[in-house]
Formats: sequence, structure tokens, C-alpha cells
Amino acid sequence: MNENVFDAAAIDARWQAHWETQGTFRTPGPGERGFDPKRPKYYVLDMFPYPSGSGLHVGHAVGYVGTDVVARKKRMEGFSVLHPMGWDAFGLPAEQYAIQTGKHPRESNRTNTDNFRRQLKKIGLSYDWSREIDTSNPKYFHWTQWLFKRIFEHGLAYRADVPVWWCEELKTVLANEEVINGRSERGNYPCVRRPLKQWMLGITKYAERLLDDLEGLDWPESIKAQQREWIGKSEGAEIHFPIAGRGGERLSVFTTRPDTLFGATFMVVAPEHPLLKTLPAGAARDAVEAYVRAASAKSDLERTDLAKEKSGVFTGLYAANPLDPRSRIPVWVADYVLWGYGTGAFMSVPGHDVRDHEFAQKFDLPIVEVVRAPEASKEACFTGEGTAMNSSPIDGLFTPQAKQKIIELLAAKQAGVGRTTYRLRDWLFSRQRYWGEPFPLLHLPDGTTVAVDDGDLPVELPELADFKPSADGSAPLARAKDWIRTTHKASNSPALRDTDTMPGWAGSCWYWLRFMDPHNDSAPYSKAAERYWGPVDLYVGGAGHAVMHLLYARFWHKVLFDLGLVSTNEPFKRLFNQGMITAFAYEDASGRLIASDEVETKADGYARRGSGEPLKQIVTKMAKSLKNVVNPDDVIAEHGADTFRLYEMFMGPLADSKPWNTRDIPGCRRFLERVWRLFVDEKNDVAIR
RNA sequence: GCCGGGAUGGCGGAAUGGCAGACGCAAUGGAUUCAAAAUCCAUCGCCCGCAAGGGCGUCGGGGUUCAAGUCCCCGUCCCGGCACCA
Repeated sequence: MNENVFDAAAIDARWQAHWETQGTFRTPGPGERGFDPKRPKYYVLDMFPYPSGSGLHVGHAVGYVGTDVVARKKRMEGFSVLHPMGWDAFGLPAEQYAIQTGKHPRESNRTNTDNFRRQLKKIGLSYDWSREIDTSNPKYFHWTQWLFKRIFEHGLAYRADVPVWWCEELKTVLANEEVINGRSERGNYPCVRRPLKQWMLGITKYAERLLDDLEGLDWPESIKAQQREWIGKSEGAEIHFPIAGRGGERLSVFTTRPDTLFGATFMVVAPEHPLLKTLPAGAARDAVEAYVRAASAKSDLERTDLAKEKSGVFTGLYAANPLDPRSRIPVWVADYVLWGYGTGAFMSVPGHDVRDHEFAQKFDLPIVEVVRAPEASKEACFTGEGTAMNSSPIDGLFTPQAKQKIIELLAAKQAGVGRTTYRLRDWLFSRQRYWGEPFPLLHLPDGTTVAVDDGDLPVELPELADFKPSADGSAPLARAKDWIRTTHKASNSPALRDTDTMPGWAGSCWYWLRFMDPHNDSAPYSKAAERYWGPVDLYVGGAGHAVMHLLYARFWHKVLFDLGLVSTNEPFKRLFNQGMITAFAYEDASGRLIASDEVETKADGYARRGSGEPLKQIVTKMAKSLKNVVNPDDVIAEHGADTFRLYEMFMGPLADSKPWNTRDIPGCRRFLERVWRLFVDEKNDVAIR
């Protein structure tokens, strides 16, 4: 037995034990022994994981290894490096897993976090484990509730009876961001709109700042673009059209092109528009009612199918251009108008809007040209900027000036005003589920709602025999009768606790702050720690969080900034998205996917084991069903942590998606062995040359 | 349709405007071995050539520059996001 050979397992064991006993990666912060305020700081953070039951896979690890390389380099350069890890343990994924396994979420969470921690330590990542946090631990959510209280007291949390997304399968309401094409982001279950009284957070008040402050961030352009898109700012005007024969009643629309007012040859309202409930009896009303019924039966997906032919019916009503009172503009209803954006109604300008043009052609409505294109344009419908025409008060003006002038003319007649709209909606913040932070709120007999005293935080979850969601959609916490009934000390009044819980996102809205001072019992974190460590210098995670987590986190951070609780107005200076680790998969001639254990490699390609049927190699997400999921434990057991880490970094640019190729790993191992032999003579018993 | 990002050997990929193809995989030749595996060494963009050497090469077409994979313009294709948002 030659002791000088490269023995990965021995190297891992020796160094990992050394780091543990020496506390090598412990990083003192302000107020702690060994803290040196003169050293520059560097905060490098991973998006902390949901500790799922299936454990850590190589795709998590690629980002963690990347940040670890940066953390180690910065330490060597003399920085005081904050590099922590923890668990985003509340929320639907953790709860769904607990339900599947029949275990209490707290238990399965403990099992899962133990497993994740063990796996991360095996990789030899240089985290300061003394800072580990768990969002489902009362010591942590104490401060999530405390921060929510500040937001509540600041007037940004309110309860409203609004149409919200309800997911029958998950038995809870979901935020707009969590519903994609009418299906839940988690689990892909169908969702329906339902009016329900829910807690909302006033994120729309921050829309402008969330948009503007993207400018100064060192973030991938694609993420900034997605946030801009989601906020969806459009500038234009709200215009009020008097409705013929209705006294002073007016139909309000939003438009980004007030300059095309004189080209509006018809108006369209959404099927949900209240105007439709006031139609006089007659053929038009019958037709409208039939149309509205048909529209409400359609799913959101059917309604927004772009390829679909436009449909609509005339309401029998006429409106007038407020700047041309003699005009008669027919009002239609059509399901291409979205209720919930702008005013749910708009003026149609078929000369300069392709959708309106299509509608006008189908229903033979007049098309008037009111913008002259700067150059001869062959387009049937010119949508760009040009010179106003056929619009007497603004003829000859170029689009921006024409918009300005129209808004002035409308304002003078109190018939319109410049307005900015956003697609961003307020954030639906309550869930009818068990595994989340209870709201620290009390409902008093007089109908008011007050916050639990700071001294009574945290409000812990009641122990329930059955934590599963209720079949009728009521919150599981409503079943904890003893827990609900309590007393509001300040008013010495009986009170009922709120029975909703916060969404899974709540814990991740401030966790980077808790890492700065994770054991503080008197505050979420000390001001000194926040001033020294903030903001996060480098934040690394998947692009899947482009909108939700990153938008919510920025929102909370800005609120905390306004409340004087943080010293920076953005939490993450630099953001980096690691690419997805994919895997090879195999498909037969019919395109059917074949699990990798049924595939054998031939000289000229791949074939199905047994039948010899030729197969094509393709790249897919790792999937249990395809048997191509790679567990870091296996790679480390065979080659050691260094080979594993080297391969993760070696596969290609961290930002790219790339397939895991087990065949390439020995190459990294050999490379390390060659490096080893530069210093260690394996043949002779000489340790260092 | 709009927005964002790409395209370099057989493959994954490397290259502050300064020797294109680092490093790894695969392949080929050799060493070692009774033999094989493993390991080690060498070769490895394409074309002509026994060789020395020469020519051509970073999606296609133009341009800037002493010098372009890299910068600018036009185009093709691929990936990601959004999408009837008035």
C-alpha cells in the first residue's frame, strides 16, 4: 500500500474534519469576537433550497460550487466573506411532500434538512454553518411575523374581497404570479377565479420604484426584462366617452394612443363590464347576454388563444368622441378585451391597431386613417409614430406632441386625463394552508383587526391531528378552536386569531438579512450587522425565480428601507443565474422516451438493450422516470468531492444549461491526479519533491 | 409578433482586439501485461504533401482596424421569456 497515491476519500475526510473542528469558515460579524471592522466585506449568497424529500441533486450543486469558488477566492484576497446556507422550509412544496408521505411537515422537514446538510458538507462547501437558518423555525418566523407587523402598520397590508385565483386541487388561493395560463405554477393544476376575502400586500404602490431601480442593478438583462414585463408599465390617457341617451353617463377607456382618438370608429368592452347589466330589453340585450354567457363558460386559456377568430356583438349603445360631440360610435362587447386591465374597455382604432383592424374587417366596421406614416408604408395598418391627419385639432402634429395636445384638450373639457397603468396587481398574501407563518393578527368583536403585541410573538402553529387542507376550502387553522380564541391584552378584549397563513415566499423575503445576525433574540438583525454586511454582493440561483421571489424580495426590502430598517434600497447588487443541469435521454423512432437503464452504447450510436432497436440521444431535464437523475453522493463516493466539484465547474459556463455526462468525470479525476503528481512522487516514498 | 441570449473540431468547451481550438471526452498509435482491464506517453480543425512546408478555417454576407471568434451593419438558424395589456 503506497501512502502517496491520490486518495480522494482520505483527503475529503481529513480536511472536512479539520474545517469542522477548527471552525475554519466561521465568519465573525459586528459585535462578535474576532470581528475586524477594517476588513472589506463580501456577501456571496445562494438562493437557499426547499429541502425536498428527494435530496440535493447535481443541479443544485452547480450553483453552490460556483459561489464556493468565489467565496474562497475572496477570502484569499483578504475579504471578510459572508457565505451562509439555510432552508426555505415553509410553503406548498414542503407541505405537499408531507401530505404524500403522511408525515407531519415538521418531521419530514427535519429529515430532509438533515439530509441536505449532510450532502452539502460532503461536497466540502465553505459555508459558515453556525449561521444556518430554517424559515419554519419559530426563532426565525418570529421575525417574519414582526416584519409583517411593520408592513401592516405601515398600511401596506389590507384585506379585500376581490376575484382571486383558487386552486381546487391545492385547496388554496394563489397569487397572480403563481398562476400560469390558468394553471398553478406548482403542480400544474387548474385554477379558477373566485371572489374571496384575502390579505393583500400593496406592491403596486412600489411599481414605479421596482421598475426604475432595475436600471442600476448588475443583473442579467433577461431577468430585468422579465421584471419590466411583469410590472408592465404603459403610459397614455384615460378618456371618458359620453353614452348617447344616458344623461351624463360616460364610458371610460384607457389608451396608450390618445392621438388616435379621431380614428376610434367603435368601442369594445369586456364581457364582465358592468355597463352590460344596464342594457334596455330587446334583441341587442338578448344577444349580449348570450355572448356573455358563452364567454364566461370559456377557460382563460380559450379566451386568450391568439390564433382564435375574433368574436363580439353590438350592444345597441352608442358613445361619442368627447372632442366631437356629434359623432356616433357603436359600443360592442368582445372577449379580446381583458377585464382587469385598464378600465376593461377601450376605444378601437382599426386604422392603427392590428387587433382592432382584424375585428373591424370581420364585422365590417369603418376604418379611418388618422396617422400618416413617415415613409410610404405598405402595411395595411400602420402602428408606428407619424403625423396626425383627419383629426382637426391636432392635424400635422407628430405623435408625441399629438398625444400631449389631445390630453390637454380632454382635460380642459374634464373628459380625460393622462394616466399610467401597470399590469402588476397587488400581491395576494394569504393561503388556506397549514404549513406557513400564521398571521400575527387578531379580529376584535367590534370588527377591527389589530396586530398581536410584539411581546407575544411568535404566533406558533397550533398542533393539529390532521394538518391537511379542508375539503370545503376553509383554512386548516380554523379547526384549532382553542388556538383561535385568545385575548387582546392592550384592550383586554376577547379576540379571534386570523386563520390564514402566509405564502411560502414570506420567509424568503428577508432571509439574506437574518443571515447577517442569525441568533439575535431581540430584533430580526442588528443595525450594525446590516450596515456592515448589506447588500448582498453576489446572489446566485436559478432563472426560475426571475419574477416571483426576486420581485417580492425587492418589494419587502424597499418597504424596510422606507421604514429605516435597512440602509440600502436594493437587496442584491449582482445577480447571476446558473444554468440547468440536464441529462441525456433516449428516444425511439416514434419519439417515445426510453429509460437510460434500457439503453446500450454501440459503436455507431445507441440501441435498446435486448431488441437492438436504434435510439437517438437527446437532452432533457433529469427525471426519475428516465432514470437519469444524478445524486452527488454517488459521484463523491466514487471519485471524491474535488473531482465532483471540478467536473461541475468544468462542464461549461455557469450560466449555460448543459447535460451531465458521467463519462467525462474520470477525465477530471485524472487531471487532479496529474496535479497531485506535480508535488507528490507516488512511486517512491517521497511526499513532496 | 415583441423582448432577452446564442452559433468555434467528431463531442463539451477555451481565448483583456494580438500565435484560434486551453482543459476534458471520444478516436488513433505506442509503453506496460501471458492476455485484458486499469494506468502512462504521444498524435489529434480541414485540404495538398513521404516530409519539410503551404493553403483554408470561429453560422452566411459586407465593413472598421497594422491586427477581428471578439467591434459595427445586414441576414439565417437555434435556445429562453412574454404574449389580444388597448
